[in-house]
Amino acid sequence: MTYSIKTVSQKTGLSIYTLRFYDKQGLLPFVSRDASGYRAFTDGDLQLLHTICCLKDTGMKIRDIREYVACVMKGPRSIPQRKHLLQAHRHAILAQQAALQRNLQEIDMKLIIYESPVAAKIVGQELTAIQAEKTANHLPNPFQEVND
Amino acid sequence: MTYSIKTVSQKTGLSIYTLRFYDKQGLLPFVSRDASGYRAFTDGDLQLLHTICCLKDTGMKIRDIREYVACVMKGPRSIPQRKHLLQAHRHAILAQQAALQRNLQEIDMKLIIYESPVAAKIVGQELTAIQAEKTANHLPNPFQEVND
DNA sequence: GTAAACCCTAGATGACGCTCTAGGGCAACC
DNA sequence: GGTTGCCCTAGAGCGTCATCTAGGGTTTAC
Repeated sequence: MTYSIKTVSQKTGLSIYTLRFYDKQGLLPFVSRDASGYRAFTDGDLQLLHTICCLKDTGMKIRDIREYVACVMKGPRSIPQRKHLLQAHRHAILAQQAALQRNLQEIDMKLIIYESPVAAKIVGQELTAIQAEKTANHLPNPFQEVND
Repeated sequence: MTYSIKTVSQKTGLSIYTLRFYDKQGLLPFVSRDASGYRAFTDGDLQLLHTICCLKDTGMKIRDIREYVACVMKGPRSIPQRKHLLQAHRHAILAQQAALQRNLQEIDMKLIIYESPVAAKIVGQELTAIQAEKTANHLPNPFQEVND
């Protein structure tokens, strides 16, 4: 059983364009062609493609995914290198998660203010303060006049 | 006290180019100019810039950050809209986190295999299986010959 | 045998977020 | 007043990823 590029597109959510682009970028060297030169994806190919999507969706660059895929093509003797690549990427993901968490907390703080009954008062005071800073430094006030 | 673009660059880690680019994109309408036309950042401006970085670093598009900043410029009466924008973005971040976590788990599974003492055996079997799929479908074998 | 619905490649185009260049002004110091 | 080191704008260029176009082959069904 093999799958056409259209079927794979539907199964993965990647567009046909993207699949062909990945192939052109050297991400799919394991996909064979049939007698007409059409790509024929096997189930094993789909699993590998899934791994590629995992890496891509966690921010790995195509260049680095290509390197990982090249390792896979080389067979078991590339395991140390694969391990090294994935461990480095794992650390990158952990850093991403930590940064996301920090930024989320700051955004949540903003939301808490906006949801507070005195939000308008707090925001108004901040606005006044930043405008005061400008005038204290003889700078033009870039804020529109607000009367509320 | 105000800060030059160079100082702000050093304080934030954003390049001078990026700061000017953000200004050009309408992200810094609150930054005043001094008598010479130079940008003069106040402490309040830096706080706002920090919020902008939070949004950018969590994947918000410049277009959407511009919209949020425009709200800030409008004062307290834009609070409902700001709340709406941030809540939508909050959900986007939560989705990102969930996806990241799922993908990390898959990568960790790969790493567990690679760190196992029978890694070579497992990987070799996977390779054999995917090659068998190809030949079963009369497809060329895209894998290099490996003898180890 | 022809129409419809696939598939292919090469290369252009686009979106996005910067980054850099060219040309020029301002401020301070020797 | 010249040099140094900032600052400015407009617009070109770039890296990355993805999408689309043009031109053409294949397969299936009528």
